[in-house]
Amino acid sequence: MEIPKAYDPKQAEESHYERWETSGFFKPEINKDPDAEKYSIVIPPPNVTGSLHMGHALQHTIMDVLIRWKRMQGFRTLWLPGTDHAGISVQRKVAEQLREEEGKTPIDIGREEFIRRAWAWKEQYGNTITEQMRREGASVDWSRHRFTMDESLSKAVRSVFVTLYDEGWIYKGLRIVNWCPKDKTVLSDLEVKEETRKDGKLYYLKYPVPQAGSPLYLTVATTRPETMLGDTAVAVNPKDERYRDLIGKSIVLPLTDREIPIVGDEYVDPEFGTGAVKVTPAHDPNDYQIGLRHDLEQLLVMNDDATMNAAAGAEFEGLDRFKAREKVIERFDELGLLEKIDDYEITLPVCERCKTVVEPILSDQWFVKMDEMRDMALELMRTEGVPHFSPQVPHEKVYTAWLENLKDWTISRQLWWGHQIPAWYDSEGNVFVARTEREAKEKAGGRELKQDADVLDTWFSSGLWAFSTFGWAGEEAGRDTSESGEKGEEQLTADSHQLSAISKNDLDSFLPTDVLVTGRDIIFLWVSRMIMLTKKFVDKKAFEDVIVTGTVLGKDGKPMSKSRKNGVDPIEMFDKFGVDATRIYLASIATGADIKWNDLLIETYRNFANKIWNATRFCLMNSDGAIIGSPHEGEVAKGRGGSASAVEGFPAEEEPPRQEKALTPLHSKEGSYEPLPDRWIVSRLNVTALNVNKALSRYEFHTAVSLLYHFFWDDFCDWYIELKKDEITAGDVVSSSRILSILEQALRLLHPFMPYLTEELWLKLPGTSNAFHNAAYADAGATIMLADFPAGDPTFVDEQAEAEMQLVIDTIKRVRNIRSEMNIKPSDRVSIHVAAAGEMRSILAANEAQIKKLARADRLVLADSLDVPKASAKAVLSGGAEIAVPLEGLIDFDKERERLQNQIAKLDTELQRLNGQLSNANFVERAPVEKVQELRGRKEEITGQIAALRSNVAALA
RNA sequence: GCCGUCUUAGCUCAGCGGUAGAGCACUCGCUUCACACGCGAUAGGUCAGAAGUUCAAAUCUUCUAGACGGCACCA
Repeated sequence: MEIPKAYDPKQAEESHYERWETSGFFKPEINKDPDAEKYSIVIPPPNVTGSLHMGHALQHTIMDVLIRWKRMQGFRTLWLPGTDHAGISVQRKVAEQLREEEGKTPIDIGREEFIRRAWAWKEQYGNTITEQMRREGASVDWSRHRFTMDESLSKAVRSVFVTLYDEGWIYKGLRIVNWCPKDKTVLSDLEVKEETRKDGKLYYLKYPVPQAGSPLYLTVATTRPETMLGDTAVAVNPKDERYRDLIGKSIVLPLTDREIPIVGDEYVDPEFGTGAVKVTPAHDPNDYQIGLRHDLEQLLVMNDDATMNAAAGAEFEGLDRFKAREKVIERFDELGLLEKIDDYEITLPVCERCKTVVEPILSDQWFVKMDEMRDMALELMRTEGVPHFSPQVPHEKVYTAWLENLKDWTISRQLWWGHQIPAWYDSEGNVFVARTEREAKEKAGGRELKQDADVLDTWFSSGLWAFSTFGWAGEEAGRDTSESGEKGEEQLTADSHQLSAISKNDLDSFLPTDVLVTGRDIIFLWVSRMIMLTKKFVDKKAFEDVIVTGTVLGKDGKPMSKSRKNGVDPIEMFDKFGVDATRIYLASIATGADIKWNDLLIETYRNFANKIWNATRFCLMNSDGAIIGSPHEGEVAKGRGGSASAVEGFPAEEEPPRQEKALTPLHSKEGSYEPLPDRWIVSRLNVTALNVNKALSRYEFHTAVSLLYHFFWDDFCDWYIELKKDEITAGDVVSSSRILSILEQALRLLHPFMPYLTEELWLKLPGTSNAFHNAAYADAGATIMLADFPAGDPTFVDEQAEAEMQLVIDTIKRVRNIRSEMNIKPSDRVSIHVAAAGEMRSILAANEAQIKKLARADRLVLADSLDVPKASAKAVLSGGAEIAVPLEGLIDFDKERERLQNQIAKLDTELQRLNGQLSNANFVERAPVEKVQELRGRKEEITGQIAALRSNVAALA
């Protein structure tokens, strides 16, 4: 078989995905076992405007590893993909396109046309990330792909809205909200970020007090002078003696013709600023509260684009807020009413997406009351510990702390792209909330109605994602909804997915999902809301576990972002190192902690992929006549028990060679007659499989990767292949069968992490077919992704073999060390003398050929005592046996002395520590007996080794 | 202000009560018939600092310093 010398990831990546997908391997229906347990994950929907970033790549890798692992174990697995409609982002992109291409605004073309274009935009550009997910190898069930604006999911949104409204959990009201003047929409608290500006100013404005007997002016401090045009009071603390007498009097508000009251309010901190606060109830949340307490007028002085309106006065009307600020200050200065301007470090609220300074403003919006749902979520955590966060600390604490302080959620958005709010108004402003316009009209007694112009926050529909994706559409499911909105019907159906009978049962089959994998940044925004809404509407947990991934940071240690230009494109990494290398690298850093990006580390795994490729290449070059799963020459392995006979469809007489779930038994436990390397590698493989399964079940992906890396590279390549090389190249079919069996199972263990490479190689192995599959996939085609995931069998963990092998390895390493330190040319053969008796001697004797090969020796002399010339380099094996390599003419006595002294020094350090501990009476009395015994044994051994090395040094003199 | 995380080899990170680990980089030696994306052999750390608990602390507790994250406040 011709196999290229180096692994070319591209070739493998292009060969398998389509076949996997079209063969239905990603669908839960591929599993034919009626009793199979389910395992499900729903993807956090990336937004349709997005493209793959490193955070996605990390999370998708984790999800795919889990899904592929469980699928191979025989679970009925579903990983459900989808995207969300990203209200503001899409709205902005479409508006931009409109402006650039036609010089028009959304208003120019109207709502209906705008929405039509938004759908067109989504069709054209919204698939970027789903295409990239195919490249990633993500084994998602594309037939169940969902979009938050699909018909069924839209029904769910309307249904939930109506129910919450009917039950009094949704209300509409005038509140101070976060307003983005650029996007011209309200934002929830979570969509507002803080930005610190060092160049802020605090302005001190003097307000004249006309009443007799008072000071002439009351000075207030403000960071937003322009809002003074909307002041309707000045507040002071009633306990503040400076101002107490002013309460009840009034000030004349400069630049306006208004006289406004001075009120006393405990909110005011006498220590801050001047101790007097201007009160602008329509433009500040705290002032709003003061306003309510004192029944103040709420005077709105800005338009929705943050320019001043008519109420601000003719002089200011039409000015942008920052221009108005300058002008207000200018005019105060002219009037002699500007006391001073201090430098002031200020934190400004900015729009998360466009960074525009958010304006707090009084506005009529829809809200969800969160208190009851919050209590449900807290109850779930308290009584059932759900969700279980991984890592638990600190996320569980942050999550509950956030819930405890939860405020009501603003859900209306002044956009066109999204789910239009299912509320209708009659000419008198009465509101009718219903699932459809027809229903609303019925409620309104047939009056003419107009639907609320706003849409719902994208996160409102995302909050239903856990169950709306499985076909839940509310009580209205199945009813005709063709008149439900203003969208054209063809648009809805064009993008809708017909829910099959199977997927309607999905809700029962797959909810709660087993795990949610997501980033820290959306625990509140999404995870918590999904938990609450799922509990409320389907009375189920949304998911059992939440894996919170760390953030992948740029090389500068800062989060990747376009503005910092420190981003790393996963696609570039795929091109440069291969998808598999990138995936297993990402899994290796999936500890939950943040991680700084480093290209060099992916190279490690690109090299690893190449190592796997070449190890397989070597095995295949020498595989004539080899049979995987056949431990003994000439004997076709019969499955021992279970799985062979459990598979239907194979005539008994043609039963193919196959393996059982436990790893291939290469020897019987009773008589360890098999060669040591074989017993040893079987033990290593089983230990690795056991630990990999354990690590994955604990979501310790980095541990699993490390175990596999070292098993494959160190145990399998560096030792097993090297030890068996001679037999294999000589055409020994038993040996090549064995090595292929080990390799085949190693590939299966690696498959969840490196799907393309392992599939590519596995299919090249002789005899691999669906015979290796879990019974649940008996009829599926040949693919490693449906082969059994090795569970590992503790009965094949062979401590005896591991200890024996350690002696062989130790011997080889000692000789190699001597060769290297003494500058012996690789081509020169040496003799090895070992003073060993009993079992140790027989172990070395049994592995003579291997020791000689790997230590590049032509003789191995085993005797009761060393009988070698003085010109020999010596060492001590663990266990105390002495070893010597005669080096006539080659030895440098000074160097040899130094080498021995170095070894003595190392051992001596340890000996002293041991002595310290063992001479401590407290330790001997109070530490566990086994521990004390262990140290005593260790001390004995080291003492022996030191003595031997010392006598070697003495012999050199 | 409140809550939390991090500080381990030159770099990026594991380990989280019982002899300090990995990859990369560094040093030395190798065209050894799978792989130079390789093979072999070394070197490199008072685990940020201080105090405490314990027979035993990188690991638990407290404090200090530095880096960072979240929340709240911000006239």
